[in-house]
Formats: sequence, C-alpha cells, structure tokens
Amino acid sequence: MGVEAEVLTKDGLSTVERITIAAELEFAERGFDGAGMKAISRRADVSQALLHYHFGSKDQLYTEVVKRRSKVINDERAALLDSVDLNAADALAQILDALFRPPLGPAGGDQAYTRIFGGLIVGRERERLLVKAYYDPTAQRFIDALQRIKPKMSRKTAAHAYSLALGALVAVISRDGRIERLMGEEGQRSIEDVLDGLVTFASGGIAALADREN
Amino acid sequence: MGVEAEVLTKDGLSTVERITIAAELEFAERGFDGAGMKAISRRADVSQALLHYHFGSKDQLYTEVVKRRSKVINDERAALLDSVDLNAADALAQILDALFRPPLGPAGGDQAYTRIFGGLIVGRERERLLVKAYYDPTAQRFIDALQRIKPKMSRKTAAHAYSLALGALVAVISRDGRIERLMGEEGQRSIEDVLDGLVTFASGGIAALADREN
DNA sequence: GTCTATAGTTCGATAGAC
DNA sequence: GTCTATCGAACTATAGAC
Repeated sequence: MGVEAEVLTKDGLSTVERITIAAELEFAERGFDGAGMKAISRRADVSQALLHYHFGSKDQLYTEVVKRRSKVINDERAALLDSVDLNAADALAQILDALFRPPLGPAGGDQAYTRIFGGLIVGRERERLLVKAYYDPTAQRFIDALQRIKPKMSRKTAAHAYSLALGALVAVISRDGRIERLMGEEGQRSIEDVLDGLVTFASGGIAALADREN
Repeated sequence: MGVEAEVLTKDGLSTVERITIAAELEFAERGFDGAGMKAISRRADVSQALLHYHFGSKDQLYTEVVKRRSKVINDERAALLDSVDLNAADALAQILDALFRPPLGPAGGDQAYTRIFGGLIVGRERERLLVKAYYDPTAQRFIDALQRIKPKMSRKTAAHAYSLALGALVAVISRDGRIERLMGEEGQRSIEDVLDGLVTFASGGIAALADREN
C-alpha cells in the first residue's frame, strides 16, 4: 500500500477517504455479503476499478474500514480507561462507560460504523479474525481492569463478563441501528440515557457473576 | 402452500423436510446473503429447481426455516414460563432460564438454528420483520412476567431489560456458534454452565435496572 | 414431484487506454 | 490515478420434459 501523498478532492477528502467512507456506509447497511463493490463505487462517485486499484479486493476494503475505525475506538477506550479511578466506589461503572461509549459514537453520530461493530461481534470467521487482530488487545486491558476491582473473579469469569457486556451493547446497537430511536415507541433517548441503562445493566450483571465466585 | 400428503424418502424425511434442514444449515453457516440456493439443493440432494417449486423463493425458504423453529422455541418457552412460580425467591432466575434455554437447543444440539437466531436479533429489515411476526408475541409474555415480579419497573424499562438480556444471549451464541466450546481456551462448558452464567448475569443486570427505578 | 437446461442478472476482478 | 469495457463466475429464478 506504500506511501502516497494524498491529493484532496471534492469535499476536501481524498479519493481513498471518500471510498472508505462510502464503503463504511454500504457495509453498515447491507453487511459484507450484501454490499456491492459497484454500489460502493457509486456512493463514492468513482469507477469500480478504482476500488480495486486502491484496496485490492472487497475483503481488503472491508478490513481497512474496520481497521481505521477500530484505531479510533481503541484509542478513545484506552484513554477513558486510563482515567478511571479503580479505587472509586463506582469504578465498575466507570470501566463500563469507557467500554461502551466509544463505539456508540461521538454524541449521536456515526451510526454507520456502530452497525458494522455489532456485526463484528456476532460474525463468523472473517469477523472473528478482525476482532482478534484489532480489538482483542484492548479487550485484554478491560478484562485486567475488571479483575483488579473484583479480585475474587477468575480470569475466565472476567473474560466471560466482558463478552456478556458486549452482547448487551450489541442489543442496544441493533435496536434499529439508530441510537436515537432506541426504545422507539415513544420518543427518543439521548445517548447518555442509553449509556446509563447499559452501564447499570452490565454493572449489575458483572457484580452478580463476581459475587457468585466468592 | 396447500395441503400435501407428505411422502417420505431416504432417512425417513420428506423432501420438503430435507430441504428445510439443508437450508437451516446453509443459512446458519453463511447468513442469508452468503447462502446459495445451489448449495442448499446440493446439501438436500435435490435439484435447485425443486427448492423454488416447494418454497417459491430464497426469501420464503428463509422465512419457513425461521417460522418452523420459532414455533418450537416459543412453545417451549411458553411452557417453561407457565411453570415458573412468580412468588418464589428466584422467580427472576426462573423466568430467564425459560427465556434462554429453548434457543440454546435440547441439551447441546441444534447449534445451526442457534446461529440463525443470533442473526435475527442483530439483523436488518428482513430479520426485524421475522422477529416481529414470530417472536414478539412471546416476548410480550416475558416482559409481562418481568413487570409482575418487579412491579416498580416501567414497561419501557422491562422491555429494555428484555432486549439487553437477549443481547447477552447473543454474545454467548456468537462465541463461535458452538455452545460446547464457549470459553474455548481451556476445555468445555456444559450447556447448564452456560445457562447458569447467563442467568446470573442477566438477573443481576435486570435487578439493577429495577432498583434504579425505586 | 422432480429433473435438466438455461435465461437473465449481478457480482468481483482485470485489461488496457489515457 | 482514473477511466471504460469486459471477462468469467456465481447467483436467483423459470421453462419445459417426464
């Protein structure tokens, strides 16, 4: 993929960036198999051949989308986790906030990647490999933190707790893929409300798992 | 789809049944878009044309797979829920056991549909419609039960709790789609262990949500 | 009810001009 | 770096014989 001087175009975005964004939207809406290279090229307003020139294959384009966004999410997660006071009474809630907040996007935006993120968690081999490569290292840090505040909890249980917490996140994400209309029926929920419910639920669940091992 | 006398073949299964089973396997392994009618016909050892003769289209075949299995799951869930003692100390755990046990399959089997089930929860429009048609009615019964044992909980919160609990289930299902090898690294977990962890986590989470509303 | 054959489309990827 | 044109394979679905 070499080093290229990025020439900006149109909206001030490079062609590669426009393709990446278009791909993110398409993959989010249709999933990997449902997405089409032709559809992505149309959204990016470039020829289909250009996608292969820049990314090689559909698989590599997907990988690039996940890789780019995972870096942002992991960085934000790590920063939030570092700022957690592990001795505070609500340390568990702080940790879970650091886990859930970044993938939900900056205050209401980025529903597109949020959907891809959900697909990663429930995906098959392709997604499993991507998670392993781009999310597992940070996951270990969160599992460490859980063990530190719940010392009685085995690593196996902590890993299990982490996994279950992510499942709860997916449930929220999948509620139509639109964070704003979560419980849909009557009115909207702010991202802080969503986070609060998630953190409360996961905190209670993890505390229960930890208590059981005492 | 009219009434047809089912003529049995081969393994004692009718052709329609063999196709349905083959389709379930294929959809479970590849998802809707990844599955191929040709691949399904090969697995069922019939011609591809026969799939369309019996089911009309890929969409309708998928619907039939979900419909058939949802009936089994819903019946089992309803029976288990009916047998819950709502006045017992562990009523919440009993309710959640009734919710989680059926989709995990009879004592270790049926990983195939379990995977499809997970896909329904995180799916898009097609899956959303299927869930609405085949799972929502029973979901209402569970939300009712949650409200009965946690009377302070609003219906909105109860629905949210139900959704988060299902998310935790998905997390478990997606751990490689094989219930037996869940925490994979060291050895196997029985389905009872898996259920126990899930129920403990979700119980703690829902109790926390309910407490917050008091 | 089941088959073979194929229509008609879409897909990912490539060749080659500019 | 970007395009047009196209290849070859895969797909869903249908036609028509038996």
